[in-house]
Amino acid sequence: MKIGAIRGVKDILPAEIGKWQEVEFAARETLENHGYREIRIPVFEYTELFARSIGQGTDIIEKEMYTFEDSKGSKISLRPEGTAGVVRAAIEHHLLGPSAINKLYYIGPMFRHERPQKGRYRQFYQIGAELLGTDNPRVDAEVLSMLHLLLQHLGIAGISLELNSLGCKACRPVYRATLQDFLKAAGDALCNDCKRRTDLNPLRVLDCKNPHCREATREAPSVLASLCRECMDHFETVKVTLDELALPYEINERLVRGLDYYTRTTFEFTTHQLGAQNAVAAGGRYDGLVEELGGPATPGIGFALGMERLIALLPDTVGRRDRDVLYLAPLGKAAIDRTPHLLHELRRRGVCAETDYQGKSLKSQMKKADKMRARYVGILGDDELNEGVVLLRNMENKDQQKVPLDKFVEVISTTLSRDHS
RNA sequence: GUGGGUGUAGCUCAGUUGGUUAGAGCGCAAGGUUGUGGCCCUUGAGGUCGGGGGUUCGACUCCCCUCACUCACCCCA
Repeated sequence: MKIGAIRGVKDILPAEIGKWQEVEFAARETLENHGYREIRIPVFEYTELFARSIGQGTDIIEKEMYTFEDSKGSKISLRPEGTAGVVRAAIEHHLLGPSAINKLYYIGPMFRHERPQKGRYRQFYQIGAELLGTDNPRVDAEVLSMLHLLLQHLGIAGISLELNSLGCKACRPVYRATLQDFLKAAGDALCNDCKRRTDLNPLRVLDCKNPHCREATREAPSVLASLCRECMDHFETVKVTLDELALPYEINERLVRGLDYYTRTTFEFTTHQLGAQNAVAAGGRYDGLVEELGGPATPGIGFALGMERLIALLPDTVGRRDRDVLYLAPLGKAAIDRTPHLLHELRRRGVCAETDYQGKSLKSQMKKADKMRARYVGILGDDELNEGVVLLRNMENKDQQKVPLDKFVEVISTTLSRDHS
């Protein structure tokens, strides 16, 4: 019986790895230009960390985590998202202080046990950033403009930014109660899921796609109208800053994030090109989270970007960088015996050199060289050996010249670097 | 967890009302003069027709079960 990969995970093969590397490179560049530093944290944590940060009532905690017990009986989970771990690490290593601002980013796999579909995998990769230590609304705008810049650098089009504010611990509970009353009055007009949500997580009802629920909640009380003075001012400054940056956005009062820790600003970068999973990057402010996890009261904001989704949107031109390769074609045993040393010297000089030790015909080797898009082929047969040369063939213009064997490495390395410039 | 769609060669797919040796294109390999790639030609390798059971003289084809993939619900990046 053949063993295949686990359901919902996928192998990223060399054919598409260029895009991944390109995305990672662009992300590091953009994030670091904005003052973020990379942090690498474990892919598993105590289950309780996630339960406390993401929220007990959420699907992620209730049914989507890969949880197991280690040999001592501790409950451990593979991380379903990155924020909890980053905050935990920041607290643990005392990165947080009264006036410290931490800008951290991470790149890595997350795990959720969901039914796989387009743009949704059980192991999926996120690029995430967390900004801890300030609740200044201008940094909310900065996070958004940074994300915008990253998408732009990667040549991604057709993405819109949706924006909302969920209020703080002062005004959100008030709104929640008002909304709950409204939903209870709506009663049977709501789908079964939404009836359940009314008690558990009423805000999520606003996000339901069911047309009947949409209709029933058309007149629902507005989040934005119920914000307290401070939250209203905060949101206003975010918007004004975005306007000054000429960043287009749409207010979506139904934009409710799934994780409990979000406060105030929430946002999603969405597209219509991904089927049902339309969020490419999303996040928001979480001013209560650090304290909730046992750290000093510290506001924060962050986002996560789904790499598979982003890569699905990438133009085909991205990530196709070719190396200049030299293919060495030895003919006969004597030449093959010389090959390892020659290749080693070439590579020591930074030349991308390849061969096939199988002793195939020249024709066959030429085909192979052509297939790997070699720029040059070095032919080394008995004739060349006797003469002390390598026959260097330019695969583009078919020029061939004899190069003395002892000069070969030097000639080819300078030739390739010259071609390159 | 719930629905729909699809499983035939490495890839993309044909396969007629069930009928004997299951095909194509691409890819791969070897040739097409002596040591030279792309185009073209020839030949070749490669398939338990997802798996199991059933109906039948006979199943890739019909029925049941199962598994996988996929899309959607749900949820979310």
